[in-house]
Amino acid sequence: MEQRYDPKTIEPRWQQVWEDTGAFAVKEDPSREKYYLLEMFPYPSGRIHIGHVRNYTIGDVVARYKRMRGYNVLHPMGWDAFGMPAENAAIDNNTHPAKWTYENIDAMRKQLKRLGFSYDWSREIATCDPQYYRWEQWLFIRMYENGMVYRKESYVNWCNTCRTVLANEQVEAGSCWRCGKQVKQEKLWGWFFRITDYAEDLLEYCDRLPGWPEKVLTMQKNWIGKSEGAEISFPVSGADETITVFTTRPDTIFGATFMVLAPEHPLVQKLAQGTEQQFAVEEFVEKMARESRTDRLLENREKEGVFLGAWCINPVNNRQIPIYTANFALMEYGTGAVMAVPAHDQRDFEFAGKYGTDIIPVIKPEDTHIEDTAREQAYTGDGEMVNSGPFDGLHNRRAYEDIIQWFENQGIGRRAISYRLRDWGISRQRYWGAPVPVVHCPDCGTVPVDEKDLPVVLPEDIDLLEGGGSPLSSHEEFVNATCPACGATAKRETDTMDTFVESSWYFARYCSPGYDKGMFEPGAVEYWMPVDQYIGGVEHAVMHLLYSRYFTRVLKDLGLVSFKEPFTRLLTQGMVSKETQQCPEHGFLYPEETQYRDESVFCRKCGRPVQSGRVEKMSKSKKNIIDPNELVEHYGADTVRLFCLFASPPERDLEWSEQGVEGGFRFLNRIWRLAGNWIPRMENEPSYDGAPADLEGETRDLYIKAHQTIKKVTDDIEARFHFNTAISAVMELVNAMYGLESQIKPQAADSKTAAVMRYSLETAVVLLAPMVPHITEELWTALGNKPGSLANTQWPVYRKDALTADTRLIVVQVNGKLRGKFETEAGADEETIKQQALADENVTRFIEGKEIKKVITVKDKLVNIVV
RNA sequence: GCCUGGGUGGCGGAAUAGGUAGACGCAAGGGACUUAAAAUCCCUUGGGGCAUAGUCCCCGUACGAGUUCGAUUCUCGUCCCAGGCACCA
Repeated sequence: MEQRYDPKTIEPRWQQVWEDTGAFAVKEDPSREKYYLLEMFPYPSGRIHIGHVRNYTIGDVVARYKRMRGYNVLHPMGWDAFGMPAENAAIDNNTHPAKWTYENIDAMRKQLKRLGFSYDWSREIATCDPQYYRWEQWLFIRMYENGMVYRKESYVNWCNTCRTVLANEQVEAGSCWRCGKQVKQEKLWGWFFRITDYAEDLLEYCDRLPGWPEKVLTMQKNWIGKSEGAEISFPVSGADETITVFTTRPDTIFGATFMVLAPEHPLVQKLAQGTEQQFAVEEFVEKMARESRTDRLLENREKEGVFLGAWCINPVNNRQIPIYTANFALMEYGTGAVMAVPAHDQRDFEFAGKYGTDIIPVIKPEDTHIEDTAREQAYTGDGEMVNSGPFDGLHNRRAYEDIIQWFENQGIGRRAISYRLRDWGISRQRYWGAPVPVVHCPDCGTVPVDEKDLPVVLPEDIDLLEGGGSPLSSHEEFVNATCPACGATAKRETDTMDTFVESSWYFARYCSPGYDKGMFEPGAVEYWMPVDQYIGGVEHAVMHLLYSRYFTRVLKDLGLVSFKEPFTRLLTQGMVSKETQQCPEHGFLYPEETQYRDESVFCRKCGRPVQSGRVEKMSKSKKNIIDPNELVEHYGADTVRLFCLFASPPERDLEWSEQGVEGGFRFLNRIWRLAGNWIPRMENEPSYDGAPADLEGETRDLYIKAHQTIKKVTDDIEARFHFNTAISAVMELVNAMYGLESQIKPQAADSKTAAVMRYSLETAVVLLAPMVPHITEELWTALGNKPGSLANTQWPVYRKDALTADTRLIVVQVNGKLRGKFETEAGADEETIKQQALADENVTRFIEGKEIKKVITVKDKLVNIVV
């Protein structure tokens, strides 16, 4: 064993051993219990950042821990390789997205290997590989055949200058991020997955995922957004049209005094036609179309609308009510039409105030006068029905049911359930994605590609368009096809799929990554799936995780798998964030693009002062990323891993700071030196494994400490993945070993002491093995074990009889304030400790001359005297 | 705006079932060793108070109320921060 701890020589050596022996490659083995541990795979942006390191270190600790517990652990890694950044980078650097992507993958794989993660690299996948997306296309066809996919028109952000669709992220203050021109809402045909068919099931199972964080399930439930109510038809006055609304408050229908349609509602322009409002309506609809979806939905918008010049009839009282279109009505939700009840809905109330429509209260709170209802604001609570014809006098909850019944009898409405969840639009007008495997035939319409012609491969010779528009449509060879049904000349679909599609089933592909007869080999997928523990950023709490749950249901319903939930347990790791730096001229800046001068920061390119922005999650687009390379170079992988784990518990957000990395390195050095000091003395000394009763003094205390540490570390990992406290426990054990060393030098140690020391040192090494695998493997070998065997060594077990000391510290409070403490025998009865507490000198000062009202005692813990 | 979290020393954090607030580490200060530096080791370290310097007292877990013998922990309200909001992944 070297004198000095030198990660630069140790780490590559063990990484080589793991690689050469295929230490983490696994195969299905029905005789062993499996454990599938998965971290969310990265987008190959080029460099891993510290957020990845945190995520993958957490996962690696669990994988290594489970391996030591005897499980057959599947721990794969791959690349979520399609997406916009590759296209943007390709345009900027005049290269090809594929080239850019695969180079990034190579660079990042190298970085991951340097960190010593225990992946089964033989299972690596990249979603841009035709052998991967081939099966995605195959599944698309199966879904198409089963009516799970359809085409429809929907609104998108459109930049007319760049002739392309823009992601919300690419719209900056209503303008295109590249050319700066105003963005418009355009209707576009696209493909949709019927995820709404699964809304109820996805919602129901939110209560059957005990291994998921409550907050994620709550977010998913809210995203699905089930609401129960009724659909009601309102006939339009003087026209052969009806407007159907969805409402959760059918009990307030007598108070409906106007109608609001979403600007995109098909009846808006139709009804305004020929009225004096026609021009105003057209102008308003046009204005709404100019607003990007983000702006319209997200900001605290003033309610705005315009009268259509048309009326409809409230079917319950035949009252004529005006029809408006307004910005707060959304075509995507419900039916795109809202019956407005200003007396009992705050949004409607504000709109009514602004446009002067009637406000009629129909529910009266108890003990109030009807005139006082809905004066200042809408009344949304319960009460007695008024102004509601036959329902007057009933409680509104009761009337709710009666009114729906009445609608159904009259044929004007019915009970209905509405979800906020919308169908999943998967069409992207981009190049770098999996092509939708469909052909448009002038005679047969849309026809799926024949299975034997899969994959529909992305052509490599393309001209990317500035702005990221779809270059496939101008690639003649790709577009021109023959109809699989009739053989006529046809056009190939040029949309590619949302990259969320790839990430919705990759976890199953890892089970048999090279399988070429289907999406996955049935035996393998049934052995490994579902994922036992999934780990990833909390930012994926809704979309990715919900899409994956949906996809797994589709796979099950198509008979491809037997389970419908993909992830048994989920750990959502908090984000690593950092302050952004922004130049007024050049936008976001990397640290190396800035310059320090006179205690301020300036842009290197233009010299303007840089504004420090908000603290945000690390992302390449914000340029606030930390590259772990330098840290690994300086301290080694083990220190970086240790620090990421020690800095905070995994679920917590972490604002990046390097303060403390040094401490991790120092700690590893401390163990290294301790081992160096003692190993010569322990050479022929077996590890102590007897009862603590046969030991005494400091040796006994240390032995107990070692067992306590095993319990603490095991509990911290098992129950809540709190590696930070696990590490501090091992630090305390190491401190205790140093404490003993200061009393007894290695050369002078008797046999029992050396044996206990060996036990403690081995314990510390084994407990740290999942977290810092290189140094521990080295020390394990130095301690006389078979080289490379630590990764598969049994996790230690603690002795129950070595867990507790026999004295307890009792805390004494007077009126809940700490006034004293004393040691007493464990299990001392309450009366004894009470007497002892009352005798305490400091305590007597506080109770002297006062009446003792009550004494609360908690066994082995505390006495509280109330005076 | 809506949904979901979070807020504890100079910093990261600990307190796992309502019972000693600040474990462990970083930073800082002081000391030892050294010709010197690095490394290492030891001590101090939330704020304030004191004729008694203590096993001392007061305040303190974003802010304001409440429940309780006792609240960082439970309840209500307020402020601030972060994530998501459907074409970033």
